[in-house]
Amino acid sequence: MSSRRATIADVAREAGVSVSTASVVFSGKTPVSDATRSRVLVAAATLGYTGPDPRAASLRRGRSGIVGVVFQDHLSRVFLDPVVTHMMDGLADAVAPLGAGLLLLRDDETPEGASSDPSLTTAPIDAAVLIGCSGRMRDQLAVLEARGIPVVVIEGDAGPHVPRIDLDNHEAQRAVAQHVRGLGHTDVVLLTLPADAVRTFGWIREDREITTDVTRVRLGGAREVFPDAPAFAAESSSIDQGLAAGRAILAAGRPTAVIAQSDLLAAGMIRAAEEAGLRVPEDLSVTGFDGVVVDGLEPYELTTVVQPATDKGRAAGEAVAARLDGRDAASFRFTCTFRAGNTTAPPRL
Amino acid sequence: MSSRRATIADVAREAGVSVSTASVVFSGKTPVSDATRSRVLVAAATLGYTGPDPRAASLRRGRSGIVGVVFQDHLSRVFLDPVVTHMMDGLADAVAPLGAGLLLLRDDETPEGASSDPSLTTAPIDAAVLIGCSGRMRDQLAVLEARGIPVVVIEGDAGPHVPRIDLDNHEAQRAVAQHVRGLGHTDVVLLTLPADAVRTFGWIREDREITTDVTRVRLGGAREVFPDAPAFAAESSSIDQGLAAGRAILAAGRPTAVIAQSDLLAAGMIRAAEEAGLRVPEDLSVTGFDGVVVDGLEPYELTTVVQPATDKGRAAGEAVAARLDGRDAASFRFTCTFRAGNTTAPPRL
DNA sequence: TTGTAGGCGTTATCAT
DNA sequence: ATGATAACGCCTACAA
Repeated sequence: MSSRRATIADVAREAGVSVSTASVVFSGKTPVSDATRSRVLVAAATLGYTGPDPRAASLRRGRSGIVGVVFQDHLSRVFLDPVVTHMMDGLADAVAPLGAGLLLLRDDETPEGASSDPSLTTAPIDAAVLIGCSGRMRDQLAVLEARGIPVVVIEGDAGPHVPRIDLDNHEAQRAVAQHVRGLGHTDVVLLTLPADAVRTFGWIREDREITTDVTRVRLGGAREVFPDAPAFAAESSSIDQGLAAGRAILAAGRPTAVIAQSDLLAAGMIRAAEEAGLRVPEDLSVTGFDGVVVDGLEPYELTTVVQPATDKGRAAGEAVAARLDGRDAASFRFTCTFRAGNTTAPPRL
Repeated sequence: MSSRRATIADVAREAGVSVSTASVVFSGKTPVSDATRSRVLVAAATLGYTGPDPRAASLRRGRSGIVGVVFQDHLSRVFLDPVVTHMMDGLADAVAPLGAGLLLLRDDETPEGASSDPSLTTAPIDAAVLIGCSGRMRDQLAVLEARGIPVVVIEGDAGPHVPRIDLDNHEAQRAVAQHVRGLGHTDVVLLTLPADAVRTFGWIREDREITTDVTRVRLGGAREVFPDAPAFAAESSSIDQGLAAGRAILAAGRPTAVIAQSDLLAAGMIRAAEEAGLRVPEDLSVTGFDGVVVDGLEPYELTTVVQPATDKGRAAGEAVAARLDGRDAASFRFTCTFRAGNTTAPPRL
């Protein structure tokens, strides 16, 4: 019972071998005779040595085995979105073979520039995945680049040289809109994700700039089909927000279809319609986006486009793996799949 | 443009000061004259030095600034539960002042014993928070203890010496049951969380052992008031599961009240009741557990007990902080608060 | 306030 | 198959 933890040197001494041999027993980098191996293992057991200290190993190797995941928002809000959840799962899968764990980093930079401690600048990460998009992302990229840390961006405004995982948001949303128009709808309202960092709830005026990439791009896709459709922005992607927005939309008029930018919003919209005595899809068609399982939406099955959320995460993980391998990772653009449900139908005459 | 990254020694040389001075400029541990400081900073800038290498720093300090969070389940499933989400938020808050980040660790140990790489045994963590409860948790505890890593357990079966964050599940559930009985109900069904690792969906037979702690304890609380109430186990805590279970329950009989072990299950139960033409609370009273915001449940407001999920996470974080500080952390037991909603009423005569 | 020196625990290289 | 040795980059007594 020494006060100090045993080190590999202690183990080597106890086993009567050299440190390098002991080290090799644990890393398996070089063949070792069975006899010596077991001697070392026994020595380790007696000394209560549980393996190399990861800190020392990572200094020596120049690798920590940790991948940072940087969010632009509070963790609680971020994980409420099933798309994010699935992405994380894919990401975790893809980095697992690397022997890497995921370090959650939220962007807490105080406005003053005095960053709080656990930040991008000091975390022992081998690579980083930036998720979402905000003004600060450029700064974050700069910091990471200066540190020489490989970065992959998921659906965000990366610079050149930075591999990004993207989605065909424009095309997918246009496809949905075309489906709706194909059914005969002309009186359509667009229900969008937050339009900017302020997250203003309400009708989007034409002079208002939409700074959130996803929102702007999906809106563009829908407007290609319905150039004049009014758009209403929610504060976040949730059923309750969809419900609130839905009430406001129905209070202002009676469109025959609502194209929502997320499944959760669409679910809320449906509920608002029911509340107003409208039947879906007979009186109102509603479409979603994402293709996530909306808990509690039964018996409806949303007409939506399915985005490969898990695959997006996995692709990001693979891109990270590639960059850590010295290869350079290509950007990748995923494609959504249209899925017809029972929430759209021709408008009533 | 040297091929090697600049180190603090390079910066010191460039600035014409000693390494220790340069080091101090970055750590701020000791006062430095303004003149020297700026010389060092300038030197760092010219050399593209962005601060001490975290790996080296952590070896030297014996700290990595990382707290591991160990889940018993797939990440995607885990984060679907709002309670977990909030806990994570509290946890993140509480460890932030430590300058620590959160490393996601899922328990991936292959059954064969050949653990996959990114594991508890090799992660450079200063402390760990174990969440939930499973058989493997004991092993995990053993590993971490052997490594000398402080552990805090949230709602799980920890050994002695391990601080745990707990909830008064028994008392809280009993309080709910008493409320229900106070309204006059006698024909009650209990709708529970999964009863064991197999997650069997269906009526819980009396000879079946309930291995999941939370489920067993809450059930015990309810049974103290309704000793003979039948119990039906869901596969997971979700609205859809509540709906499915609710259908099964109503197909088997017409209780006047259902006591659910989570708000999500309760929400599904309500939906099942509506579907069956029952009004809540007139024809059927329903109670929940957790006090989370159930997206899309409007206009209902669940009668439930509110658990301080965020506080639980925060407490765990503070316990971690304490143990890293050398103090020892006390276990803590949180109390739920009863909250009357509009989903319970006296039974109809 | 600034400098000197030693070591944190490992692993990679090279020789044996 | 095994061993000696030199980094990895930093921090912190301690001394000046």
